Amino acid sequence: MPRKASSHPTEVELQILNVLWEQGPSSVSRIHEALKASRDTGLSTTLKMVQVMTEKGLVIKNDSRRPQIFRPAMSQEDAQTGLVDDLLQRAFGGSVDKLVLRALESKKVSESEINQIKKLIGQFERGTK
Amino acid sequence: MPRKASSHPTEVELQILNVLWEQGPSSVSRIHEALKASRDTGLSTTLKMVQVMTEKGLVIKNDSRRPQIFRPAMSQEDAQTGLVDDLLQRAFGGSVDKLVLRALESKKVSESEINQIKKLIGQFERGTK
DNA sequence: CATTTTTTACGAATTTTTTCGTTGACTTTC
DNA sequence: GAAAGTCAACGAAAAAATTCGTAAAAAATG
Repeated sequence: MPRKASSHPTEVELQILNVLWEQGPSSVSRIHEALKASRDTGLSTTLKMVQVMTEKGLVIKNDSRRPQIFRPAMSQEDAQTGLVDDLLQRAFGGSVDKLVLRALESKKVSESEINQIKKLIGQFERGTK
Repeated sequence: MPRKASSHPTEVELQILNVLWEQGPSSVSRIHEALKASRDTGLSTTLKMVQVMTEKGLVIKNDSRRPQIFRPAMSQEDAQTGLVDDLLQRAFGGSVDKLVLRALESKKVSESEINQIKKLIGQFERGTK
């Protein structure tokens, strides 16, 4: 029996997308170079992942030149929003404040981050009022 | 080649944990009842999932009475913190404020939630200063 | 242009996740 | 206690995720 099609990138897929968001459209070997820091897999594994992601529509292939160049099909912002939204529904019953609470707990949050968050809150108060 | 052991509950596992957190320790059939709203799978599937989760140590079985009763092995708080921390690393490079930004964007946030978050921020400012 | 290197395609193998059917054990009910 | 129903264990199966080897195709090098 089939699982429901997962609408989100998997772990490895997200790693590859992160590389593409950071360093821009890249060939497989350049992706592999960037990935070698965090994973110990061969080039053909990276290639296969990129091919799978192309089939899924997560990345887009430019075949006009010879080292084929791949770029993300979605922006980092959209992907992040989707992932947060998903987690919000799956684990927090949609409660944003619970999620923010756990986020603040989970890590040492710097003072500048606190200030940034306060600024965001201020913007949202004005925006939604 | 093996995937790295995922330290987090899968989608279905999280659904089952949510049931147990909400309605307390339950038999398989009671879990299945609660699950039927959101999924269309048979009782034996639910049973199998719970058995797998028992093997993984995600739930704990009480075998002393006959409808066996299962309870979560970890608190909802710890699971939520782990999931947020994981997402933070995987998709946000550890940047809490980016995550909060996306969380605020992703949903209509109620005024009471905004106030709750402001209170949290205040507590964190005093706590970490 | 022959050789070497890089790039790409293809298919297969492995693990995990998810699903279910069958069978036997245990409870409840009459 | 026997029939009927519920519960549990088991193994099998399919789909998805991840990995790699091999070998063909293309590009670069001398």
